[in-house]
Amino acid sequence: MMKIPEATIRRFSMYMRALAQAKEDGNDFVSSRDLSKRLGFSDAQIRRDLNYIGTFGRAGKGYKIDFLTKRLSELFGIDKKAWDVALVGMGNLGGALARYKGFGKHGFTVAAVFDSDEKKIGKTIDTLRIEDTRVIPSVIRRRKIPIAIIATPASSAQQVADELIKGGVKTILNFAPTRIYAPEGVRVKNVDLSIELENLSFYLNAKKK
Amino acid sequence: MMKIPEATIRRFSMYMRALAQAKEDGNDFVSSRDLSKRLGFSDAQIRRDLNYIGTFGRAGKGYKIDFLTKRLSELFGIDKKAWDVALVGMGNLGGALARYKGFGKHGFTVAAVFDSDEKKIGKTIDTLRIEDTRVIPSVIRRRKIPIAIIATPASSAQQVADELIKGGVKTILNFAPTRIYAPEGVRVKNVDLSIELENLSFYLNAKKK
DNA sequence: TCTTGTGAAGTTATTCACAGCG
DNA sequence: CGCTGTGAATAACTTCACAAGA
Repeated sequence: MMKIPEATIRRFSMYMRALAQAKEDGNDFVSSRDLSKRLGFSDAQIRRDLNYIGTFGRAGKGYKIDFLTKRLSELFGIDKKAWDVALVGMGNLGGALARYKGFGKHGFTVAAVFDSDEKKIGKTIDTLRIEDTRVIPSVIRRRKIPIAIIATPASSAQQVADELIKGGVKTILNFAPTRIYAPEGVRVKNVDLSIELENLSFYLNAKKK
Repeated sequence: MMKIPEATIRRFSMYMRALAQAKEDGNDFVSSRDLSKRLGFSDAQIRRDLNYIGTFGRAGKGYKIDFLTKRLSELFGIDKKAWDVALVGMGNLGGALARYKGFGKHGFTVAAVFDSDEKKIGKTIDTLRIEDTRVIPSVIRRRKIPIAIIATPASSAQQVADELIKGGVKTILNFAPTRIYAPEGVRVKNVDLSIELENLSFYLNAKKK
């Protein structure tokens, strides 16, 4: 199979959402045109994207929703079991993420939560015991958790990341407002909430001129 | 001035972070090479990006941090006053965002918060009174708030967006796990937390094969 | 000598446009 | 006829590589 472009991969998760929606609307098939309306990018692009993972559209009809959904789930590895996720930092944001129901719906289970604050350690959050950040490497290793979310202050994010990586984590979603350095083979995705806002304000400001 | 590519704009906020960092490290000038190390993209790219907003690097020396920072702040419209932001949905995530200190640091003020739950309306969150979602259009209009963050359940996100737009909001940062439709002239940026995770899991899964 | 600014080349992503299938 | 799959064209973005400034 041909290598799938990064840009396409970023869109795949959105396809899953749109497919679920189309299904709910009572359809068995969707055309690229239909998906285009739901997603906001061109039908040509959708056809090209979907072609990277096989050719199973039906001319004149579109794509079979069930089949396509299954194919995408396989690709993300969420067809068989949910991915375990570790969550570090039980402040405002961390707590919100721990309770966030969306993860479960999309193939992820928050399997362990950590904080360094003695007052929080041992408490539970939605039946999950908050563990000491000092045991991160051993817990991650023992339970083979491949994904972690960092929601600590910027000051401890790198240190936490190092511990996670020591335990064997392969991917990190970082909400701390700082860049994290990781060795080759560990993928880090940074989500900085104020950066998103700044981006928007650029366009807002440009318009005023 | 030449049109600035979208990709460049996405990087500008990161430049501001890196500049602040470089300044803290005690520098007055930074080279594209230095920024490159801090940010993880190439020095050539950095020079090209910065050229879109003027040519004020000094050969042999680099860019004057203060000057460049000022130039970027102007561009984002955060040099004079902070942007007012409205926040709708005071659930887990909304609450966390309302308390999030990062916004203030980067030129944004949470100026109004809304929820539709009677039990929450009238309560305060960090000195801010939670208002009824029914008054969204009037509050937005009266206080001329240009930016909104939606942190409601998916089911009410579109309706909330419509009210915000009715009030005159020009940009929306949407955390509800659903796509929002907005008329021409209103910019929506969707941040779907489980989409970010899914993306990561794609690479994780690919590696196993 | 160090580092910018920038043409030119290279790469990646998107759209066009249409033959061909059901 | 509607819609896919895909070459070919176009556009967007990134890197190369080097002349010239301090």
